[in-house]
Amino acid sequence: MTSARASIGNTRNPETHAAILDAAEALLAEHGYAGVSMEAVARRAGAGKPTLYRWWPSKAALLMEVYERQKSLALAELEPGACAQDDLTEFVTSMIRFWRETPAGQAFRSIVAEAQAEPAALRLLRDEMLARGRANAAAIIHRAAETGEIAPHPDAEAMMDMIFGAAWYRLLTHRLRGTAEEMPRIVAAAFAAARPGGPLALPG
Amino acid sequence: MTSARASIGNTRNPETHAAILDAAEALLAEHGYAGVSMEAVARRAGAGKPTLYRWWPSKAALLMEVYERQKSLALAELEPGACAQDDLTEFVTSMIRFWRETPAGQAFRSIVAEAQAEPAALRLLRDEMLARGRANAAAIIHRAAETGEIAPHPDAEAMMDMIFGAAWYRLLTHRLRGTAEEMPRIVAAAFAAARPGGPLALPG
DNA sequence: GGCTATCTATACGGTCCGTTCCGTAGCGTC
DNA sequence: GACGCTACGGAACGGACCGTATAGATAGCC
Repeated sequence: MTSARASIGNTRNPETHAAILDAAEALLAEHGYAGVSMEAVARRAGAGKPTLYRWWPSKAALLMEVYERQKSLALAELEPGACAQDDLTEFVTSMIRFWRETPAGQAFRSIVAEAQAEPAALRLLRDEMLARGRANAAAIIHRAAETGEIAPHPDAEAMMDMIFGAAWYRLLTHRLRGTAEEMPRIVAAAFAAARPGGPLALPG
Repeated sequence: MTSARASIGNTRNPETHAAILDAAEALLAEHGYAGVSMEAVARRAGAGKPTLYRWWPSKAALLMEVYERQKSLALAELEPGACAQDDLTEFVTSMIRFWRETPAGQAFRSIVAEAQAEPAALRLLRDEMLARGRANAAAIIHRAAETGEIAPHPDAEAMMDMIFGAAWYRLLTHRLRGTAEEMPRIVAAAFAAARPGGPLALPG
């Protein structure tokens, strides 16, 4: 774990980089959010605190990189299929399985918690992490509107708030079990409400 | 603020009680979650830390009492009306206005954050605070099912996850503006989906 | 060969944690 | 009126963590 790792010269040491992310991930998995301190990560990684602060300005930034690394390992890009509703269902259920089956769920919970204390973490969360997912989901919804699967002007914001909201709500209250099975009905509810004449079909 | 407050004998001093809650509330409003420490609350309240720990075993418990006190001041009990959907809409929008217009929103954000670090806080949040609101909402939904407003066996869990989830999601990402106006559509979407033949109408 | 950037290690002053002990004070009881 | 009980505030404790500063060793880059 520690194994005498030092500077390799003028360039960033990828082993140090990986060791720090590994340590953060392990602490997260073993002791949860409360177990992750910059101090503890440094200790476990056999790294110096200044090295952590050099590369990650805050705990939130570190947690976010842990999350993104997991994501790049575990989550494949989704191909658009015939039915937008199925695409969004797949998008959301695979996110939930990802939360359940990897340390990412714990990381995400921690980032949300951190965002309630640190305005910078909130901006990072909302404007960096979430923006991409929301853009993907919005694209799927707008595709559905174009093909006539739902009304031409759906309330995409409300649809996403319902769907992602339900997922967050269950993650943050530690009720993720069964959520992947529940989400298809919730996505279906959002789509049903967005059909012409439904409460999420906007005029104009 | 501090004014020489001491023991009043064998009994709990209500002034001390109030001063501590006031201090916590003020710190929450002024500096957010990060500004609330047991130490700072005690300092500001002119109280001793042992007094805090005597009455509140954790920061989460203290925050929760701040929340409940605000709630008892600001929120009236709702009378059941003719239409269950309107009742639930009113229930949820008044909760959101309460979050926006009082320090309670900040308190609630803090409790959720705390629950990601402390398992005890999570239990308190889920099994004490949320259980009541969910029971109220479930009662409204089941009333709707009995009157035929929706199908006889609605997926009440999914409906509540959608509705409360959307509210949480927007609170925790600091997007509460406009949420009270959005919620009627979301509640309507849940109810629409729970009508016979809809995706949230369960068989049996 | 000199410059530069990285890395570990250590130490610093600071805040907060949760607890302990102390002296003071008033309620309720005998 | 004396006494026990409990509440209160103050001070201090050891410990953890914060974020930063300094120093010295290493090795790539020009």
